[in-house]
Amino acid sequence: MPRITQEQKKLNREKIVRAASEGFKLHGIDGIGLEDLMKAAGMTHGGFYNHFSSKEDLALEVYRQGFADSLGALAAIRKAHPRSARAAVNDMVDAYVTATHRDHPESGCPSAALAADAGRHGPPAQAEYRQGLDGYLSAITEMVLDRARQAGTEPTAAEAREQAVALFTQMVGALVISRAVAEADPTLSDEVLTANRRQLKQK
Amino acid sequence: MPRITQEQKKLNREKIVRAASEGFKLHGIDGIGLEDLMKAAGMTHGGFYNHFSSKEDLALEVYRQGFADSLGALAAIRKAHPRSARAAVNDMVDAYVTATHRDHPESGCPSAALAADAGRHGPPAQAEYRQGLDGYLSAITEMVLDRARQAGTEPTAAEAREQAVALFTQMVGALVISRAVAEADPTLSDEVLTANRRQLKQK
DNA sequence: TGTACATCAGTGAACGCGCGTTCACTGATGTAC
DNA sequence: TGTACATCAGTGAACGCGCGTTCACTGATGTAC
Repeated sequence: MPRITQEQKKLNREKIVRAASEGFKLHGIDGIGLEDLMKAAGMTHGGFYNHFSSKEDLALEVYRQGFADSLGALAAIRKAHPRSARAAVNDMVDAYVTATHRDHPESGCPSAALAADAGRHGPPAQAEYRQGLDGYLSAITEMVLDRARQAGTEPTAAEAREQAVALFTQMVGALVISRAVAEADPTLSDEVLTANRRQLKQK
Repeated sequence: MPRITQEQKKLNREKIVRAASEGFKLHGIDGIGLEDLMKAAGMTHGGFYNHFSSKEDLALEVYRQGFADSLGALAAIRKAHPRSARAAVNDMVDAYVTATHRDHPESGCPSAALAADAGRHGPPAQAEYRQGLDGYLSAITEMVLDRARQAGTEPTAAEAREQAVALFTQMVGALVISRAVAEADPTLSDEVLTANRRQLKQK
């Protein structure tokens, strides 16, 4: 049956990246094999190396593209609240620190799902992760800055950035810990989400 | 040469658990093999099954014992500040959210190093993790309660618990994210620690 | 535009390595008398 | 207390499976003329 159109090849590559993004976030990079990923992408595993030079190479691509969706969602939230950055921040928290997000790592934030893997997979993966993280932190810093200004105070850039970093850190931590006990103790898992949501919004 | 004393066997088992605790926290449960662990414990890998029925079984034991050290350290900090729970909380933050802790997962908090693994390793691992987490949260809740009382306010138990959960969550998140970029961007990694340390202590 | 040929994406089998697990063996320990 | 025997912790080789990677093959696509 093959060979295939160049355009079709590009689509196939995207399918592989999407399947890998979901699979890696669900099971960890070391937790799912190429055969399963390729099956999820609708192909047999032999063709993998027509698209990537190694599994590691695929992981880098996943980190590279991973934050795009999240950044888009953030932009949408900001656009939905053009007058109130406070409302936007609260919306972000409510969307992020949530049982739905906890229960669906495959479609969720790469930070929450792949941060631990990044730390262990060496500088190349970390460098890609860092890139996405930086964009995310910049966007949140702007929101925090706007929020302060709209509340009548004028913080320094450093102050806003510090708050943004802490805010994001706490959101990620909430998701990681709530996932760590989600099946064994749903009550505790929900408590972690609720506590963080409430604390994050009362600032 | 074997057989060995019953007491020696117990010591050997402890050596395996210690090596596994360090190895798992450094490389993840799936990131290090039994052969390397047994070598680190000073034995050959064949004898492993005299102590544990499977690698999974060993992982559960690591989760079971993992929080003991951390809880001990917490207790020591509290004892060092019998009059000021605020000072104790700040000491805890300063000890936890630190480059040293970031750079040495093997001797650090199991939450920061193994939370992601717990989420993926199913209910048994989660149940053990939950146990340790609960103890940790209880201890921090008491500290937060004391701090509020010594400041002249009397929060409800629920309020103190909520603050404690958020506090711990943020500390774990700070470590996870700072580790995720530690090698690729030390400056950003340090910034994450500093921002969270400062934000956590100004409450 | 049509034809001939080279290219190459996907297939599915195979390779090789690592890892969790098993096993026969050894000889010191523990125990029964 | 001493002796004879059973137990069993550690050794190191072997097994079997999974997984990342390679490879020969196919036939439709892309291209040269």
